[in-house]
Amino acid sequence: MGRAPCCDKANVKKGPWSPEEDAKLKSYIEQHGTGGNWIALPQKIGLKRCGKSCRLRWLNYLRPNIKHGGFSEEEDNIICSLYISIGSRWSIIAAQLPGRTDNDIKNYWNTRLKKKLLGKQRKEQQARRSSGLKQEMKRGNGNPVVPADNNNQNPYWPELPILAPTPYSNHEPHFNDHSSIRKLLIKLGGKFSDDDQVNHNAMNPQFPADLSYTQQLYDNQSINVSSSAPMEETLEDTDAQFAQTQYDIDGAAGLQMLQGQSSFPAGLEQMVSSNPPRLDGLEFLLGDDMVNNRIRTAYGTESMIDCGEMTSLIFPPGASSCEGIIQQRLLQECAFDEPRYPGSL
DNA sequence: AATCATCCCAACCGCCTGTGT
DNA sequence: TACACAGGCGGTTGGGATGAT
Repeated sequence: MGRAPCCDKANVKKGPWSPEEDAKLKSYIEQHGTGGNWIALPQKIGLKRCGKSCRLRWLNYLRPNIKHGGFSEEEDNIICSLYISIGSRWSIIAAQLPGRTDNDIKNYWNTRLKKKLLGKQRKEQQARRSSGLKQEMKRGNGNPVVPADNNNQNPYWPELPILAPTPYSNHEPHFNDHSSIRKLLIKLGGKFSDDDQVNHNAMNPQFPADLSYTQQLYDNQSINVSSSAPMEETLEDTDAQFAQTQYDIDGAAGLQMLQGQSSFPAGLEQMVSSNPPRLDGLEFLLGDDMVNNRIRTAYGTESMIDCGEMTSLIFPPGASSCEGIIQQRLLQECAFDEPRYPGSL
């Protein structure tokens, strides 16, 4: 038995909304509100629409103060940095951009921002490649350098760093006690309540939107990287507890450091404190291995990557900003879709 | 002018989560 | 505790708009 439909599909109109439908919905909600029940709403006002469709229409189009198009550079930066931090959680990203809807941002990312970053990077790569070839020709053999290994999965951008996690070293984790975590949070401008819960509200909201801050932070701190897989599978209870604390801190710090001038709304803070930042969907940024596998120490326990390793994973050589990372990841993601390098045939 | 390709965005779909019973 | 239901979300798609040939 399948799931019950949310409405009678046969008696429901689909497709673009007419101005009359818009007017009906808008005037009703402005006068009466949604009544807390979207499913019942279309019947009340005589619309042959699914409740979900009404909700979407209101949220994405009819709601007051909605902005469409014309994303600013600053908004681009915020989207990029939040995408790095939390992935494709468009509703959360949208909450940071007043007047923007999750749908708008999602579309903007998929259709423009991604390509914009990709285009920039390709130009740079092309410039570097052609200058490299010229130099090679000058040196005398007259033959351009062609990757010898046709199985190379990334023949186009040989300079791209491998972002998959390197085998973990025997470094001691930097944050092996709560005081270390406190130090990090204090450094970040955080405060603690008595029960060691991070008080996100008290954290300094003045971090610059400047993306380089992200790198600064990674350069200075250890970061715990793990997937969203259940902790209990691999950890002792105490370890799991501690790891959860790290999750909370990383999530809060990660988001906090990426925000602009205003504080995150309470809902976001709650999300951060109760959910670790998921890496799902960030494969193209962090590498499949990083997302799909736990990073473990030689002892088989989940561990942290120290600042040097993390920096090299998150900010590989040549990636000077989050934009750089995204560009590089996008390029790797697209490498298989591209026609093969002519010389490698 | 006609055709084809690509871009863009509104809307849909189905899954997940939270809440009430 | 289990279930049903509505809301919310992210991924995907359909089709109009625009540009290229």
